[in-house]
Amino acid sequence: MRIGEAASASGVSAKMIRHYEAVGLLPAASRRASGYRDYGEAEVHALRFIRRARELGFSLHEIAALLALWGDRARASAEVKRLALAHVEALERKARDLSAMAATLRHLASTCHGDARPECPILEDLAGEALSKPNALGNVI
Amino acid sequence: MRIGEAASASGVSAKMIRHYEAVGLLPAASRRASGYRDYGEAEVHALRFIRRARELGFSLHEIAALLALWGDRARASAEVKRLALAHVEALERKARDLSAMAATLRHLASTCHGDARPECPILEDLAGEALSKPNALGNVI
DNA sequence: GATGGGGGTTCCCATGATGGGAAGGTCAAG
DNA sequence: CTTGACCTTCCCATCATGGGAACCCCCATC
Repeated sequence: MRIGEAASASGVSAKMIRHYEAVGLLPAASRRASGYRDYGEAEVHALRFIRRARELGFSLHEIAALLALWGDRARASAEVKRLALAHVEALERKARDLSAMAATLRHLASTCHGDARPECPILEDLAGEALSKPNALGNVI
Repeated sequence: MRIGEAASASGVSAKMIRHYEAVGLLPAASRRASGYRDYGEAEVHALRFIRRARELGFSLHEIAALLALWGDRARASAEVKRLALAHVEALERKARDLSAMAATLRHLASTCHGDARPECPILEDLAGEALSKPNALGNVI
């Protein structure tokens, strides 16, 4: 199987397959006489593994560790679980941060008339001027 | 005020102040005879504006638009509100995506014993083998 | 056999925000 | 006059991904 076929079979672009090889996430593919990379089912399987892990937000660095564990028959599932839960924590932290930003900004936007007038509490907050106005009730609730 | 003082006064690193100037987010700072950049209160004010906007997750591109509106006395607050709410939508979408990843992975991890045995539903899911086992109830929830 | 098209190959560059670090200039205090 | 803290510019790295150029390979069709 050439790289394009492996790409459509795995859902990973040919560009990324070469990249994963270049950064050492995958071993160098075997080559045909023409110089073309040649792939089999095992490689496609690994590529699907990588794609699924990426969908779950794992970094390539983390995926390298997961791939090593995947290929290690003597692995302890505790190690995999540890990696997964550490990643879950990171994801939840980022999600909370984004939600907090969204909530702050949504509140700020709710105090803005949003009409043709120039007065805008959003800009006032960004400029740090909110407290200088007597009618301001507070920066961020 | 030299760049280091402007940095500590604004909370933006000197490195980033130069960067913001280089990418056109800020006008070129005036220079002393020595070549050092020179800053006043107005510049520090703009830097604080940028920092606050970054804390709220705005991209530098979006901040450029906000800065332009900030400096435009004839602006309509509707435009600012529109930008802010579009950004809120994007933040909420990202937060939802991350939460979904975290939930999927947390569920997956909950089905993993996490002991010394090699059996690991997390790796099985990543490898796309979940459905091949008769005791698997489903891929994701 | 020549040609065309749809593969493949490598290499460079770009994204976005941030930082590290090197090589060298400036300034104030000792 | 030296020392040390500060500044300057420039290059490189991060992380995952893609665009594109220049060139090679293979197969089918005329």
